[in-house]
Amino acid sequence: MDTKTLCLGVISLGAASGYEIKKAFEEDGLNHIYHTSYGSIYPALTALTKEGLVVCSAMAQEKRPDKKVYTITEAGRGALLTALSAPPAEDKFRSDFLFTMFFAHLLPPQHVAKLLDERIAWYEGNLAKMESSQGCNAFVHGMGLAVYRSAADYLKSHRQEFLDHLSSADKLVAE
Amino acid sequence: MDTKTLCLGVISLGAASGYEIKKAFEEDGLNHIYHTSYGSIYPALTALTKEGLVVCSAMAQEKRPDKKVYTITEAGRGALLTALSAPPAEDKFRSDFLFTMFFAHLLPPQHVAKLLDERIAWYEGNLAKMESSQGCNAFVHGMGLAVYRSAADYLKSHRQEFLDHLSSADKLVAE
DNA sequence: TTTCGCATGTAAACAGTTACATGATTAC
DNA sequence: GTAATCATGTAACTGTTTACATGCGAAA
Repeated sequence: MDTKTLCLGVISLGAASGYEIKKAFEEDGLNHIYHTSYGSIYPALTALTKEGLVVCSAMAQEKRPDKKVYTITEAGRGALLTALSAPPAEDKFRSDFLFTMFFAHLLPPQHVAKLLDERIAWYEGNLAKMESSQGCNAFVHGMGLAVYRSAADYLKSHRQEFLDHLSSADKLVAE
Repeated sequence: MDTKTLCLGVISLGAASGYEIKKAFEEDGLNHIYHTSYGSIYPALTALTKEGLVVCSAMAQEKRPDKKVYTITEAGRGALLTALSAPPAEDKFRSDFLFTMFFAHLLPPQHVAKLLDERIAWYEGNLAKMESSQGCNAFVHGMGLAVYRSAADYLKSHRQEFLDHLSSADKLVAE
């Protein structure tokens, strides 16, 4: 899915500006699905407008840059449906944290402990946020919650065991 | 983490060729952490060699292209340690599947059902593979298992509810 | 006989992030 | 006064994927 399709999807839920699309990717339950930046959103909106998939109406604002609100067209709805009907590409996941844990035996155990604690705190912070705001798609929102919860639970319940294991391996090397 | 660091990590576990590094990212419990392709691995190995972080020994093979086996140097171990000590970047996740589910209300329910079933089958296939082969890091491997299991369980237990919800919403629109 | 696995590598195309550029308002 | 929010956009840089190029051996 390219940024154009992502923007088209958000706009299909209601007219929005580039700024609001970015916010949707940070807040509206889309944050654990995809990431984007202004550098890809604004050019995508320009391209969508040229292709006639959205129309742009500039809203003049006092003492602010004009807010450009994009509305989906019929052609846009068709293009979105086509994009959504294609077989979805494989999920792409990349985690520096997990990669680092894979090589935890090379690091000082107290550094690993810090990374684990930070990660647990991150999950718990995110879970709290997600639990308070039900996203606009309960199924997807629920899946995000379920996965994050299991990740947090796993880390909490295996943290000590893992650290113990690292220390004992360390000792063996020292001997 | 750039591809150079990823390769350095794999080589630190034992001398390997570019081909074997790719396999490690597909099989050895690294597959749910990072993805790479030959197009990024081979140039990374060339760069690592130039920087003196690995050394390359060509193994002549009969009726095959020479196999180039890379071994990590002391400088390489130092560089890996430095890279692993840096604060890990945020996880990056992108899922066409979840994005499509977010807009499932636009699709025919039987198409959504097919996508859900395919996804459940994908998780179960992966889980079976992962359960049979314990990766070389039990902690990371266990985390992958836990997360995949919770995703599969969520999909299985909410599949029908979600489809029912889509159909009933459809009916309301039709009326 | 066709596909899969082994085995390396380059170049072009594509995509995405970051930094830059600008600037007022509001809440702390 | 300082940070955050609102608001848009470009350009350079970085990184990744895909296609191309080559080719044998073994298994299905």
